[in-house]
Amino acid sequence: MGRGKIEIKRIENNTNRQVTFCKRRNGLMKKGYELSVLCDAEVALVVFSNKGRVYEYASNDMKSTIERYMKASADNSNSYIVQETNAQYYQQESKKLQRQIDMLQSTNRHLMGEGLGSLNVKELKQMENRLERGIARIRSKKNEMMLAETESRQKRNTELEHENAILQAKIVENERLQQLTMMPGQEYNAIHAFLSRNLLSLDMMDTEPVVYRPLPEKKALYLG
Amino acid sequence: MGRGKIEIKRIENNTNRQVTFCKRRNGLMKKGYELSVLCDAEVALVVFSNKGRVYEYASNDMKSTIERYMKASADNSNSYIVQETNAQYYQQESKKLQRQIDMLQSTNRHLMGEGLGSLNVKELKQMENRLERGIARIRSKKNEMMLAETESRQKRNTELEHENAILQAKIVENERLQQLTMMPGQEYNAIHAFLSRNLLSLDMMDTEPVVYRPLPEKKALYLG
DNA sequence: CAGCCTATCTATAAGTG
DNA sequence: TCACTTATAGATAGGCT
Repeated sequence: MGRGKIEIKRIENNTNRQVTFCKRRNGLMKKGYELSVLCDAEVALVVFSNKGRVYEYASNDMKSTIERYMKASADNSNSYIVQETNAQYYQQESKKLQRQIDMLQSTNRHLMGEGLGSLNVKELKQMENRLERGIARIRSKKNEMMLAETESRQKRNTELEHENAILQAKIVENERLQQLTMMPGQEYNAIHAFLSRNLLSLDMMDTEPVVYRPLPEKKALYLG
Repeated sequence: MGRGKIEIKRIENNTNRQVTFCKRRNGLMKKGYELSVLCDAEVALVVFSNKGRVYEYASNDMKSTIERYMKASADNSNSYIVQETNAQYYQQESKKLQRQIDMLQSTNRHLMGEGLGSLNVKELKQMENRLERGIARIRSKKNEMMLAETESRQKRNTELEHENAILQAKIVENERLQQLTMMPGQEYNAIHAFLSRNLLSLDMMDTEPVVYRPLPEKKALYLG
């Protein structure tokens, strides 16, 4: 249909392609319109130019035709239906969860002794019993934990005392050895002074419970 | 384009319409295809026959073209986008609510003295305090309600006792009147028997606290 | 580039088997 | 209902302004 026959393949000449696009697009739309009128059909037609512009024709309403198409071509996996279903599902789910939250909050408030207006005596007794059981369990757990902590502390104390005794014994032994070994001048004096400082530190520690401090204790004894 | 020119309006002849629909539909699709190839365009085309059958052509993929169209014609109010957004919104909402539920359930279980493993002594003490406050409030509410109930029962008792006394007095009065009035044969005997039954009932009621039963008390007294 | 022209090509209405 | 034919209306390629 034109001065010459053309092959159906991409028109390389940019201008020609543009012109042909415009002409044929209009032709297509006209044909769509004629089909819809002549044959009482619902026609929808979408064209994107290669530059991304949209052109459309719809005999009825594009959105509703697309929805009808989506529902008709129910090849499940259909993202439209899926999303519609999803939305509904999550909406219901949200409502359900919200109700659950309301109930839990109500229970919580009741357990905290608030919002009791709606309860009768029997329910109040029930709550009281539950709370008593709860408080008993909590107290038991608390006591258990406190006892465990005390015991562990006790054990640590014993360990530290033992360690302390050993260290003190070592120091006394060292001192004894140093005094027995005769050393000349400066070197002797230095070591003597060092040991004196250590003794002084140990004396201080007898009046001050340094051993209860966190680790490392060796540092606390000025030996490392 | 045919043997004769036709007006663009619905073809009334059923067969003709059917044939024309078939021919023109194919023509439309061919034109769509040619446009997409010649001009490097993305074409999608949906036709519903008046009997509801779907025919479609898409140069690329119908679903993706429709999505592209939906997103391009972002005249908001667009149900597709809205539903997509909705689904996402409610999904997030559900997650949030679920987290809230988990927290509340955890708190609840703690309040009931369960699942205490994760709590330290300080938190346990806190829980204990909260529960003590809760239990105090519940007990106070319970006592208040029980007191109110007792009082209302007391009041009702007084009323019933009063009513009882009045009714008894009435009976005594009736009996006195009946004995004073001389009545012949059968009739007298019938009434006498009736009154005796009443007296018996009343005697029984003196040992049994019928007055504390629920209403109606008149029936209980065999008077109505 | 947007219209317009027109020779030519296509689509198709109507008819036939 | 389909397949094929054919005359003709309609679409449009290429050229011109």
